[in-house]
Amino acid sequence: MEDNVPPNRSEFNKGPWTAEEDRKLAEVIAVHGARRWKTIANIAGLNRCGKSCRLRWMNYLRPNIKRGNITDQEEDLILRLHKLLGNRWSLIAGRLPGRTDNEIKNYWNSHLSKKVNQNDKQSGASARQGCKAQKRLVKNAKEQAREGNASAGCEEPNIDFNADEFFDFSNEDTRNLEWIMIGEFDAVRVKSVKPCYPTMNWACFSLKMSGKKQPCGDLNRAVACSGKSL
DNA sequence: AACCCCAGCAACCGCGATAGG
DNA sequence: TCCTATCGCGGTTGCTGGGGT
Repeated sequence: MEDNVPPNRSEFNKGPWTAEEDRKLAEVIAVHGARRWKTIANIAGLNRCGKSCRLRWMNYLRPNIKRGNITDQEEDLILRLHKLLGNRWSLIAGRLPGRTDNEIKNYWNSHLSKKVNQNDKQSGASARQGCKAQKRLVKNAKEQAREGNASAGCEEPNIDFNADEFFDFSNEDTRNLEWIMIGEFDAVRVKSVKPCYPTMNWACFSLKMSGKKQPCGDLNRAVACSGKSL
């Protein structure tokens, strides 16, 4: 239906979706699948742009969307992941089954950012605490490596989470990994091993050495192995 | 009752990445 | 290789409802 002349951008419906629009969209997606959003919008007879249809589906109509309050466990996970990944909402959402990136982003902006700021003020930490925590973690690991103690089980006393407890290396084929830079340390990358993996046991840290991606057990070890100076 | 303020959330916008012709 | 369409992400906007004055 791409040959239909689409309405001008300004002629598209905007604003909240009606139940009727939701129904039409869901029906077309059930038949044609959730792709080619522009086509879906046309087939459904929705005077909406494809982008709007996709957003509505992804954030509201998609099956297995979990509505309702974020649990304490989920909140804790969001805080930890945000500390590590920053505003990578889609990555964070990928670790919270049923939650959307938009929902997590909103939750962060309306709840957690304030909470974090309050904690920062109370502890005297700067707004760059998360970055500093990463730095401390790396620095500590390097010190341990220098001392010949670069094992994976070393605790970092200055940060509020234990990397070994939080990140458990799994035997993932590294060729399948998605490599993501963490902060300023280009030798350290993190991979979301399995989308929507239902537990916290989801990530592995790895490092890139001589162009070859090699898995390491955890962040401490990854950095210790990297030999990169800060 | 009327008004204002603010929190929460759905939706929009712009941009970069990717796919396909 | 280039160009266009499409997708996906993150930032931002604006609407709505609740609470306070």
